[in-house]
Amino acid sequence: MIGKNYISLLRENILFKDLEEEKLAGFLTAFQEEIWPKNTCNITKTPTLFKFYIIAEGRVKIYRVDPESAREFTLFLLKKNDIFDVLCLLENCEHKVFYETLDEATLLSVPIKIMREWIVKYPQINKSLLPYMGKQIRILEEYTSNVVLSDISSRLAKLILTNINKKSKKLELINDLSNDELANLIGSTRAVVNRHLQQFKKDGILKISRKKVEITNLELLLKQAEKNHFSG
Amino acid sequence: MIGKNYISLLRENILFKDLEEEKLAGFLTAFQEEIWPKNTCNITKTPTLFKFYIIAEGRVKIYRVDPESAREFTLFLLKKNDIFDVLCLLENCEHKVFYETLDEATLLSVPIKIMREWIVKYPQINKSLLPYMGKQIRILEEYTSNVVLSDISSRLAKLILTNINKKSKKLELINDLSNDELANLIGSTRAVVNRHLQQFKKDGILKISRKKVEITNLELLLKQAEKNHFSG
DNA sequence: AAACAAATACTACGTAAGTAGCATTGGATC
DNA sequence: GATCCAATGCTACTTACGTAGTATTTGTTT
Repeated sequence: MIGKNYISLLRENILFKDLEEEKLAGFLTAFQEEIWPKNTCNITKTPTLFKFYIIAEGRVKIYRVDPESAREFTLFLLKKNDIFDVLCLLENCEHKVFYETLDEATLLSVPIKIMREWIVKYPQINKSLLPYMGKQIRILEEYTSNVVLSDISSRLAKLILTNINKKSKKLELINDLSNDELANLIGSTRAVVNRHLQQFKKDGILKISRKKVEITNLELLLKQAEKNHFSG
Repeated sequence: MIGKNYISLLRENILFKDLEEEKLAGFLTAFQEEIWPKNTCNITKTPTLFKFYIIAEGRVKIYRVDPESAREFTLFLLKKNDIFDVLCLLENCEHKVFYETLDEATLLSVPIKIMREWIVKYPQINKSLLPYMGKQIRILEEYTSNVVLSDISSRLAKLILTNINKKSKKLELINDLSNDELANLIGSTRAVVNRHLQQFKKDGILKISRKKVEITNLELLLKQAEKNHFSG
């Protein structure tokens, strides 16, 4: 059982938002609060085969690693109210990915068995899963599309653009990541990302300081996102 | 209304398989049979915004095109009993992809509005959509993973390997595709794919004739799939 | 303030993959 | 069987990317 202050979290969660207030309180009794320190990896933690997680705070990356080259790339960058792992939830087989916290993260966990019972019992949850998965498919299609059709500088520009908060006009979610993590997000390597960041800086597109990116010329950034050596 | 011979098709369809026989017959009255000639593209056809399709025969590729470079790449290669477009079904917004038949194809179409009503009315359909989408997510994750972490020869080898029928040991689904279409499937170009196919031939891995690939040494092909210049 | 580690910056180099252009082949069509 | 077109095969060239190695910066710890 965990604190009632998490009800407002569930109320905004894509899976639970359509359920009545009393039900939500009931659900909370099954959840457990877990604090994962920064850089906690799922290899050393209870695997997602047995627990289903909701992120209450912090960021978690879902990533793959090529065992030979040790190169890593990030499939999803999860934030508050994101959930994992849906694939393990649906099928009892392993999902060949790793999880790692980028910050100290607060997670709500529930035994995956119970979560499965809920899906059967509450059609709303089942129904809500569809648009969630649809969104993931769209993200992955876009990701693949970019990796195949766009060069690194274009992908880097797009990555930055999609993480600009429309209201504040500031870079969010990825603004404090190292060059290494940025590279993982676009399927490249640290050195190459840095090379392009330096070029962006020279071009007056952005300012960089340690683990910090600030856009100074949005228009040029947009152009950079479209520019592509594959095209004429 | 279409022929009753399609009942057996629905009985094997991932979305309809759990429904009673009488219901299936009822469903069929809403379907329309459409014959799409080879290379029919959805741009010239009724868009997927209004109809939902089941493939009865033939292959359909879902692909994207980079408008500038005109480079194309295939996201999914659909075959008998595959369905499209699930994303349009879930959300009323456009799915930024194209469809094109690789053979003359027979499709069953139903107005997307009716399909949506069925989803609400029959929870089995709703429930069946989840594993279907889960599978798509897995495919896309693997796709992205390969494009980022593996070189072309490795991707080409993997593409061939995943399309070998386990029983007949023969190449299926993609065995009669042009180098161009093979390139689209791994995110590359005709000339490069051909270059690697020639090398595979030299290495005694396979025999090639026009629009035909035959594996002669499976073991070497497996090695080729693992070999990767990104790794040490 | 000194020491340290981590992140970033920069240079140099090798190479797979993309592109262009053309030759050759094979299967259809007339 | 002559013609035609699309698919394949091949050569030559360019380049963005990845890697390696090292220098420099920056922020934190002692």
